[in-house]
Amino acid sequence: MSATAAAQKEQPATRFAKDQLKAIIERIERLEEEKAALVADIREVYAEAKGQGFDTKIMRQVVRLRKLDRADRQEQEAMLDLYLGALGMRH
Amino acid sequence: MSATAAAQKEQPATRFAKDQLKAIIERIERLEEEKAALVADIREVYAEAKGQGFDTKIMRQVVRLRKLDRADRQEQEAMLDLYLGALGMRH
Amino acid sequence: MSATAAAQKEQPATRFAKDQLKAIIERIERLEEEKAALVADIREVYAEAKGQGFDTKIMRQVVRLRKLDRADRQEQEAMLDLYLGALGMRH
Amino acid sequence: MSATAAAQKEQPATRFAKDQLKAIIERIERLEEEKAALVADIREVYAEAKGQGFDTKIMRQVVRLRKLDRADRQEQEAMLDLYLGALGMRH
DNA sequence: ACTCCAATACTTTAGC
DNA sequence: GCTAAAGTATTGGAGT
Repeated sequence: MSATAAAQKEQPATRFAKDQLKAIIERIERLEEEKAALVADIREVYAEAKGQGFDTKIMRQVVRLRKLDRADRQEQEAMLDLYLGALGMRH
Repeated sequence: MSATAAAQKEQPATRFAKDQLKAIIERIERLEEEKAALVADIREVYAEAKGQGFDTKIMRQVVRLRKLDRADRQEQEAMLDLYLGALGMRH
Repeated sequence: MSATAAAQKEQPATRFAKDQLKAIIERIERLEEEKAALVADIREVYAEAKGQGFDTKIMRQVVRLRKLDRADRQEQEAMLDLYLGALGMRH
Repeated sequence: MSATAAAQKEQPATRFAKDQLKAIIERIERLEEEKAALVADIREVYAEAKGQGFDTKIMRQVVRLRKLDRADRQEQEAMLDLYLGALGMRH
């Protein structure tokens, strides 16, 4: 069998993998699209707020800070878990 | 009126702005949450694919290239429209 | 003048740039070396501590958390600056 | 002895461990600081080079490649030593 | 020792 | 055009 023919008539396993890959890629692209839409929404909200006289720079900082606080709280919990675990305790 | 009293009994306009700002910030945070969920979903899809033997690095490149292609195509269409428009034609 | 000769006897400006680039690259490499040495030192300190019965996982978490706290404090200050700036005040 | 008193008057061994841990953590943090300073230095060198018209992206590639070369050379030397050692020779 | 996961550093893109 | 945020890739650490 020639190389060209081989390329035309792939192994079932390879074909399956190809289809599977295609499906996965398309699924990712759909998710990326949804994400892009959300990013656009967020941008729009900021723009509207700016139009109403709010300072977007400060707003972004506030959002960032509140997010950081949440992360910090989670870290503290993780720390507690770690300590309790080290002491042989579970909660 | 003392400064303290002023702080306790704000101007209606200020109060309104404050509530409005709060609403906007919370709306942004909700959108950010949804976005974070999507990012997590995408990461999970990649992780699954990796578990099935696919190379995620290459997959990411594929996704990026296809995105570029779409952008190019859109640009070309926009260019075509521009030219057709300049010639008084529509399609 | 042949191309080969030109390559051997470059323009002063080009030569200068080349020497300068060499110096910069070497400087970066020295800094990178120092950095690698520090990373090795840190790893060694953790290893020693482990040998004395300390839990490195917890230690790393502690270091991370303290770093996060510092970052948080800086963010708060930045926030304050931003607010004061927005109110036309400086400190 | 109540639990509270126990907490106030710890075992010598525990106290010692605590002080020791504190010392280790602080030592690590100092090393991390130095490391962060070096990272900042490196970034600054790149920034300066960029200001003088050098392409930082290419510079980074150069640094990376040279690092790889050094690693390769070390590997080859190690291999040579191994072979020579197997033949009962030293160099 | 080797694989998996986490973190850091680099790159690119978006906002101002 | 520059600064800052997001995404991506590489490195280092933990667990088996």
